[in-house]
Amino acid sequence: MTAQIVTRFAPSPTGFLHIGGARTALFNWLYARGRGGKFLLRIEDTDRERSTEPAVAAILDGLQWLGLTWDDLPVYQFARARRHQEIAQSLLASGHAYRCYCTPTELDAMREAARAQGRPPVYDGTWRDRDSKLAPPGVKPSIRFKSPRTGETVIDDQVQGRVIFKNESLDDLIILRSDGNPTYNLSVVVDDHDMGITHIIRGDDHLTNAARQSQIYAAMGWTRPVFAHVPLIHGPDGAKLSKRHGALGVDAYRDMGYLPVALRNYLIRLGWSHGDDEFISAEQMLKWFDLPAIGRSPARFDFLKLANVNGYYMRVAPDTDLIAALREMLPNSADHADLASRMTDADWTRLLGAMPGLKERAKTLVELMASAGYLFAVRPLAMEPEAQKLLGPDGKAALQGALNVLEVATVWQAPALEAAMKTHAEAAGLKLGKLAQPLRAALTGRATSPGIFDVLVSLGRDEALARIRDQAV
RNA sequence: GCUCCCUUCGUCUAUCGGUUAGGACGCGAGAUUUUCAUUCUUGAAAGACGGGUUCGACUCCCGUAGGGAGCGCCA
Repeated sequence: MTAQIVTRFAPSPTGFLHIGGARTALFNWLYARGRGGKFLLRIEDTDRERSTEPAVAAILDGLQWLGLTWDDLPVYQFARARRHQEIAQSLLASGHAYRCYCTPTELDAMREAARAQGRPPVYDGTWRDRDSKLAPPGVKPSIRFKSPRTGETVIDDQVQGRVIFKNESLDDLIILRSDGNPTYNLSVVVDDHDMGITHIIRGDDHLTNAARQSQIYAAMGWTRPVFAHVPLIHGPDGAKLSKRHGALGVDAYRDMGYLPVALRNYLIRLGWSHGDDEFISAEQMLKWFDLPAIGRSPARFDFLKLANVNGYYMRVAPDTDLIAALREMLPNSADHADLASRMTDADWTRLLGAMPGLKERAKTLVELMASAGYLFAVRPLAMEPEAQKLLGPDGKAALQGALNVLEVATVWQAPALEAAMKTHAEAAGLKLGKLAQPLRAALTGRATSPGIFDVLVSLGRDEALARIRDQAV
C-alpha cells in the first residue's frame, strides 16, 4: 500500500489571500483531494510584527469562498516555537549547528564587503569552527546550521526537474535568533515533518530554500517530502504581479463579481493544461491535475480571459445560484451596495425572473447588476441619450401603437406578447425593430437590454404599461 | 555580482525528433437577430538569436540575448 498523501498551504498572515497564494492553495488542494489525501493549513505567524488576526480571517475566508476546504484545525506556527527550539538544540548537540557571535552590524559589514569585491554576500563561517570560549562578552549568540561545505544538494522537483545546488554556494543559515526565536527555514522543516507532509507545493521563490531545508532534513535523519515549486504569476507586463495588476485579495475578485468556480478554472489553466481543454469541471480537475504537467515558465495574469471564463460560468449557472452569489457579494460591491440594501423580496424575485436574459449579457455579477438597473428604476425613467434618440415623433407614434396592442393583451407572457406585436407590426407595415427599439427605450431608459418581450414580462403588466404611457405622450 | 529557473501567435497553452505547428482569450470579417449580447462560420497571428547532434529539429546539446526568482537574526 502507498502512504496517504498530505499537502499543506502555509500562508503568512500579513495581508489578504492574494491570487498567487490562491493558486498555490488550489494546486495543493487538488493534489491531495484528487488522490484521497489530506490538505492541511498552517498559519506562519512567527513574524509577530506583521502578522494580524484580521489577515488570518481574510485568508480562511478566501479559501472557503474558493471552496478549498482543509482538513483538521489550522496549525499556528508561532505556538510551536518551543518544539522548534528543541530541534535547534538537538542540532547543536549533534554537531550540525553552532553558536555564532557575530552581531547584525558585523554581518551587514561582511555582506557589504563581499558585494564590493564581487563575491556572493553570504556568511563567511567566522564562528563555524571557532571555540565558543573566544566569544566576546555580552553578545548573545544566534545558532547557525552547519551546512556541508562540499558536495551537492539535489532537489528532484516535480515541476522544475532535477535542480542541483553546489553546497559551497549555500551558507550557514541562522536557525535560532539570538533572542531564542526560531527562523523560517527551521520552523518549516520541523512543522512539515511533524505534520506528516508528503508533498510540498509552493511558489518557486522557495526553490533555494528547498535546498537548505533539504540539508536540515538530512541532518535530522528525517525523510524529505516531495517538492514541487510552481512559477509565480506575473502581471500583464511580465513583471512581478503587483497591486495595480491583479495581486488583489480573492475578496476583491469576489467583489468585482467573479464566481469562485470561474476563478478556479482560470487559475488552474494558468501554467497548467490538459490538452486543449479550457472549461474544466471540479471532477475533471481532481482527476486530471498532476504536478509534472505544470509549466516551468511564469504565466501572465489576463483579466480579459478571466472575464471570458466568468461569462461562461455565469451563462451555465442555475439562476438561483446566481441570485445566491449576488446576495452574498452585492453588499460589498462599490457600485451596488446601496441598491442591495434597499432591495425587497419582491425585487429579488423580479431579478430572478429576468435572470435568463441578464446572465448571457454579462461577464461579471457587477455587470449583470448594472444591466438589471431597469428592473428597479423609478418612474418616470431617466433616459440615456441613446434612448432619447429613439423617442422622436416616429418613436412615440410606434409606442402608441404598441400600447394599444399591449393594453388588450390577455396573456402577459413572452411568446404571446411577441405574437401579438408581430401581428401588429405587419399590419402597420413596420419592421419589428421600429417597434422594439422605442419600447426598449421607454421600458428601460436605455438603447440596449435583454429581449424586449422578456423585459415586458419581468417588469410586470402594470409597471410596463405605465412606463410606456410615460413616454408615449 | 553570484546561484538557480525560464523563452511556441499580443496573452494562456498543445506538441513529448517527422504535423499544412493545434486549441482558447483578444482582434478582423460574415451569418443569425427587436437592441446589446449569446451562438455559428471564418481570417490574420508564433517556435528569441547563433551554432551544433541527426536522414530529419519547436522538440536534444552549447553559446548569446532577454525575462524571472533567490542571495536577512522576513516569511
